[in-house]
Amino acid sequence: MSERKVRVRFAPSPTGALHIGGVRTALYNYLFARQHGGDLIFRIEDTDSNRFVPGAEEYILESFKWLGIKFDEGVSFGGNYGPYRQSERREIYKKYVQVLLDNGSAYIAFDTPEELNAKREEIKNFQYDASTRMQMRNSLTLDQEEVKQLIADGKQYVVRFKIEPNIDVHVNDIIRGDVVINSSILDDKVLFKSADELPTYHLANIVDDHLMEVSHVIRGEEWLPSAPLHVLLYRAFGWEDSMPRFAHLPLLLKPEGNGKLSKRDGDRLGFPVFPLEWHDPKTGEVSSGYRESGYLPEAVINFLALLGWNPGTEQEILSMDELVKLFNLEHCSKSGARFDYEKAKWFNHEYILSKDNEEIADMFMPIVKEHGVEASREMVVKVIGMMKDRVSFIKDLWDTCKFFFVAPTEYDEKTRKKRWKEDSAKCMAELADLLEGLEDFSLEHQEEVVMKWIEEKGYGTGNIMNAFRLALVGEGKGPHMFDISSVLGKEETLSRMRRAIAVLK
RNA sequence: GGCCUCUUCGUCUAUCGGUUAGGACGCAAGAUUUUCAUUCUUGAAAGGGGGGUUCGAUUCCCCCAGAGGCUACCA
Repeated sequence: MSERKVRVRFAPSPTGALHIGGVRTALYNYLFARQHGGDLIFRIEDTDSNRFVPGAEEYILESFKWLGIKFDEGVSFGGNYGPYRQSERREIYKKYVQVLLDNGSAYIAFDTPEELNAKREEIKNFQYDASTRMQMRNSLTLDQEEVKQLIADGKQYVVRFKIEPNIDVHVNDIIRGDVVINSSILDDKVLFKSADELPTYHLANIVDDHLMEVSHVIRGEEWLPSAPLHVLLYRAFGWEDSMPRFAHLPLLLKPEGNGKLSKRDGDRLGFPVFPLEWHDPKTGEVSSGYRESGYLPEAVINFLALLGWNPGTEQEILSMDELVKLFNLEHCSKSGARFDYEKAKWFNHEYILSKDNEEIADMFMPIVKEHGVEASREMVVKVIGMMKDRVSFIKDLWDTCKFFFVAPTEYDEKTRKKRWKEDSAKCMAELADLLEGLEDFSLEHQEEVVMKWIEEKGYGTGNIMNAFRLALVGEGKGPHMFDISSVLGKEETLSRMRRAIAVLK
């Protein structure tokens, strides 16, 4: 369409933790910007002073840093279109509100919240619009002198958008095509409040997108109903020619039941809905985060990218670079996507598999230490090499691998019954003696010597290995026995065997 | 209530009028294995309903139903 530079924005309001749906919106904006060599802007929409939550802005920034979503300009990133925090743009909005007032697209209204509530109770489905505004207290019904006097007296007022009735407003959405809404169903939206001298979302949004030369507005579907209002605002300002293109994304739905994904679902179903752990400063409530739950950022990105978009091929594991190459708005689906936690886990598993052992060791070493174990990095790397395909999360590595670091203190009863035979103690004693005599405790050498011994004695591989396993692990699980014993080393292996022989008899 | 959007396996999705409706997660079975897990193979599993248009509809149109969203001096 237009030849102009791609400029998109992610513009959260700092009212709390960043919802995972918001993360996806930001991701799509990022991918779109990167792919087109455009800019991604980070704007803070804090026009509702009542809902401001301290720490939210920092939280959002940290989330994106963790996820690898980078901004080109905006709050904390700089740029030539600032300030990027709406609360710092008061004077700009005032100027543009005046433009609308002057050209007759807006008017001043003095109705108090109480009066409006009374109206709503009096008339069912009351709407402040062309059909009712002449019954209200505003600059259209009051005479000019009175309006001036009320303002001079410090009376609080709002500026409302004067919507002409019965106009079919077309929104050409990249994902949904032509959406038409008749202006009569729209109300005269409040654009500006004198109380805090701040605009509402709609006005600030349009002014900022225009001034910041935003080319595409990629946002959640919850904004679709107000898109016609936005079109009308661009029109009222005379900016329709440079109006951004819209793309309304499908919503993220609850894994089960009805409605869109909410914070509560996470708590209820036991999975995070926030990228990072969030401590609500008002309620003191703590909500879990993907990062703290052991997710790799690459996995979160990959999983989220595929919730509402697909590359058109059967490839599902996609790096950020691949996503940048392949992403397009045309392949976005229109229907809401139910959040599938099992699939998210699978992605994480895949990314753990694809990471090299050294990198996982970096993440796992602190966990080992937390459990009071001093293990060499070399050993940890070896353990990870043989165990990482068994877990979905780094933190699960401890439970599945702890026997490498801590000798069993008790033996699983079921396994003992099934695997520890009459002659097991005798065989293990023999095996211990055999192993003790080995100079070379390498995996290969142990295997060679022991398998030969088993064959000569006619003990049966299964019998020996299962008892051996119970002695070293305490349960009937884990990788191959010589993998375990060689990592454990001769001393530890023998000590575990001798204890098992004494305890299990 | 009004308005807008959406509707393919349980879930995420492919299909842009003609396919045995494909893939992935999950699930089940089998194989391999010194245990467990991994891995591999196989399987079950879908076009909301009703009308059209068409030689032919999952695909286009209409109606209904269902789902989701919006309906604030919140974003």
